[in-house]
Amino acid sequence: MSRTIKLLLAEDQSMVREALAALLGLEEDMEVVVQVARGDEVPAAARAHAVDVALLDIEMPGATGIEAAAVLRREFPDLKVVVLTTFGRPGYLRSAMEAGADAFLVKDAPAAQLAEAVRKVLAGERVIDPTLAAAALADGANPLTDREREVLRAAADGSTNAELAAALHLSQGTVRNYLSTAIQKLAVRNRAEAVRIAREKGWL
Amino acid sequence: MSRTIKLLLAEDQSMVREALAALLGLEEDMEVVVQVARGDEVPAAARAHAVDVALLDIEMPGATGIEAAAVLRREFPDLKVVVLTTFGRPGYLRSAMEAGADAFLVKDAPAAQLAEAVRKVLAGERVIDPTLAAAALADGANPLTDREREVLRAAADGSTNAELAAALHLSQGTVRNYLSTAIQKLAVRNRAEAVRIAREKGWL
DNA sequence: ACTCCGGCATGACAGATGTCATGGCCGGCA
DNA sequence: TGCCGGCCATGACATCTGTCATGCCGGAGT
Repeated sequence: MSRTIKLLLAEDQSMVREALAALLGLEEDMEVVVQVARGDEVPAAARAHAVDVALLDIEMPGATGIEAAAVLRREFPDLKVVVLTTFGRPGYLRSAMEAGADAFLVKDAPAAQLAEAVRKVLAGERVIDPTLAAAALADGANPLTDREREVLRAAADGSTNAELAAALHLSQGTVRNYLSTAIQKLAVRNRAEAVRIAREKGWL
Repeated sequence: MSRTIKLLLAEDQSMVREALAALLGLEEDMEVVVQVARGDEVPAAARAHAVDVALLDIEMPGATGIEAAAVLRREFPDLKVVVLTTFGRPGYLRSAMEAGADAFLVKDAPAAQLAEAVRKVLAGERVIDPTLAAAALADGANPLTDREREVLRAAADGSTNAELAAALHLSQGTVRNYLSTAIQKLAVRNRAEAVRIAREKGWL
């Protein structure tokens, strides 16, 4: 036994993706058998290639790595999923775990942890940054309702209330109410801060 | 002749940095002889190790890769500088060129372009993405004055006029005037949009 | 000497934003 | 059945934000 570990690698930045593949290629017992640059290409890639572990970046076009993880979890219950991200946001960790990820790594962790995490998840372990886990627990769950998140996300680019109302088919007053409640829940004083905090927490 | 090309690699995310080093290590004639994770550690690293080419990420703690490039250019006129970035912002390209960079690469370009760029700059060529160059020319120079940039940057986190005034030792009216002129120069309708556009262009 | 531009400021005004009270509708839950 | 929470809306109010006119100062360029 102990044949080569076959990996799927999903990451939108070519240079980073291929560099990670080169890094993993240095491991004697690992091989990246398929690479994709979009989240929505992950399921098809998993169907086309028998892989043991999927390494998924979060920020990708098409679908996030977390969404892709949820799909893989349903369709391939035995496939291990490692979520990899630039931003150590507590809310991301929480979402990734809820989507069924086996490991959660931030890109500023030492490179050695990547191969290590692959081996651990195959051994049935879960790998998460303890600091981030603590932060996720401390923050609690996302306090925003679907609508509040939707409005806040739409407001993030600097749209005015009138534009938001038109885009979301709501009245201006309703838009303002949602933003007002979001602002209060996040304990800030205006929409710009609300957007910033929600982003930092990974709640947006 | 044609001895090994010695490289300095500056990038704050360990995993990405070491992966890039692995990628470059696959090239027969190249070797990453020193890695740093902060912009302000670049000059010392260049002094301590005789390198032929410096690969600098832009977004780093301590100092940006562009600032580091300017320092290297002054102190080591023969050292070639390749600026590497996640964000293909026209303003970044302009600043990098003004700082004396020899090449400007975005991380979503194919990985092969990295080694290729290293060889080209050593041959005396300049390497820049033509699309990005066109965008930089089309955008023109940063239209914001120092003060406008400063106020806009400070306003980016959602601070109110009163807070900005206090932080920058200005009157509230002056803060509003600067923001107003910035908003007009960027042809947008509020500070949030101004921040977004300035960021996108690399003017912030 | 004159003009332009950037930095700094004030006051006045219109419009955008945030809060609050209030109420209707619906679905889930005790 | 009754209560609660999320969703949607209105109107009134206070405050914040963006614009404009205007003015002063100092440096750079003609």
